[in-house]
Amino acid sequence: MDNVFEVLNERGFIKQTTNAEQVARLLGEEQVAYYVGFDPTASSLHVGSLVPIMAMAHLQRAGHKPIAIIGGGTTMIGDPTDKTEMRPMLSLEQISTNSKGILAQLQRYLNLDNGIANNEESQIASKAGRFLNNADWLLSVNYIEFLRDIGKHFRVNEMIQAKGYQQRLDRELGLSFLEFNYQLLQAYDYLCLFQKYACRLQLGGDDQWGNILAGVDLVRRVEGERVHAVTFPLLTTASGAKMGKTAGGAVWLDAERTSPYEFYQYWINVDDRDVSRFLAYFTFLPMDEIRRLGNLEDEAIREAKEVLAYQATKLAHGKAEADKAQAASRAAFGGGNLDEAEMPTTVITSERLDIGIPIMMLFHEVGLANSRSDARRLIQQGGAYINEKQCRAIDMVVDTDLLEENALLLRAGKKRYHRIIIKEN
RNA sequence: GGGGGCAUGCUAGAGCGGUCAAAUAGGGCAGACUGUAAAUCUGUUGGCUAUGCCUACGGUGGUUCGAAUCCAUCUGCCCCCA
Repeated sequence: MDNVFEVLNERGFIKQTTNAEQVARLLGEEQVAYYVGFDPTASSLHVGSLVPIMAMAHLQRAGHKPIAIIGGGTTMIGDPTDKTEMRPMLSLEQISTNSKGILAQLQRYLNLDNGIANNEESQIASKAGRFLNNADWLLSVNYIEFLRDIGKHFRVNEMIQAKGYQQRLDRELGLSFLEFNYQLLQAYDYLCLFQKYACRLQLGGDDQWGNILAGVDLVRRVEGERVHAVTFPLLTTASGAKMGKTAGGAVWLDAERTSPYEFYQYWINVDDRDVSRFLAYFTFLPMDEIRRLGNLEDEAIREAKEVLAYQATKLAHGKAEADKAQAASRAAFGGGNLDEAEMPTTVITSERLDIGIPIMMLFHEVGLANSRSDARRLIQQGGAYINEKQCRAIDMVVDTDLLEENALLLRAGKKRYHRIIIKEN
């Protein structure tokens, strides 16, 4: 079998490494503890985080030990990397809540058996990966000791070369001292993980390269050991947009924020040019199969998109949800039976419908329009449908006459559906 | 500590006393075309009980018949000097 490093490389996960040969040899010869940091700024990860997650999963499948770090301590400061504004500082409670959500999501992809802030000695022997919060060691740091032991290894001249900082300095955006320290803290994380868990490899987005290298250097200076770094290419879609953004905002891994159906639809709707790359990143399908799918052209490429959507949804939400999403998607767009489809649904009492609901109000209420004015526009422009019939009259009142099998199917534009079910009372 | 500048809609960015719900671009939404793709074209893009009304140009208070536009003050950000 190929070395995991080769697997990752073939799938496009590798952008930069400290030393490709050494990393490959390390991964081929021993069981390596590796880590990736995640931001606890929200209670859910979004599809952008899937690149590191999938890379971790490949490594774990190859027998290496993942360590997922929640940047609880660093988030309390804010990360300047490639951001035009400071990140908000979060409270400990928020971070802890967010961490729980993130852990649950990571566990779908990885075997991480310990909980938050739980780094008992017994678990060091555990085969599963770990989930740690860097607040555990950062919060107790003593400023003077930190400066003496860690700070002395850093040169400001070098630090400000980092791209993220450079931008902030050049563009008059300003850089707070807090944020400037981020690099030291992240480097310190690596050192701690090396000392405690023999972590020898850090992975991260390519924008983190500078920070990761700072950690590699720090370990070398303090411990005299060679540790490694691998970065992932920063994913953008073929049209140049940041990965994982859609009309409605980010595509989350949390089913509460982005339903499995919407998640599935996100993948179905990717740009043709992104399909093979995404298959390599976001599924475990063998590369031969991916190449076959990637060679499909014109309409046939939808088959590849369907595979991508199904596989990605299955990983994130499980087989049952993926099946449902697929069925719903096929129903909505392939002429299948729409009533069977799983889609956002609102229950309305028959009483209300007897009176009649103005169409603008209805579209707004179920969320297909952001306001009544928005609904008005939608209707006027011919984007509103009830039971697949276009409705252009803004003064239309929806009542029981329109019911089909005790339900209504609303549609806004081409892709957004909403079902209304009537409840007797 | 001293001096100067900036703050506008989702974003960037015009406007500098009335004709401003505010140019322009990007983004979003809708329509046409299509393959639930891309590109292109068209329309639209604060809210509402809708030919009108309300809320908006960092906060507050003034000047004025009338302010995003002028003045004062507060807050935040930036630059230069020390």
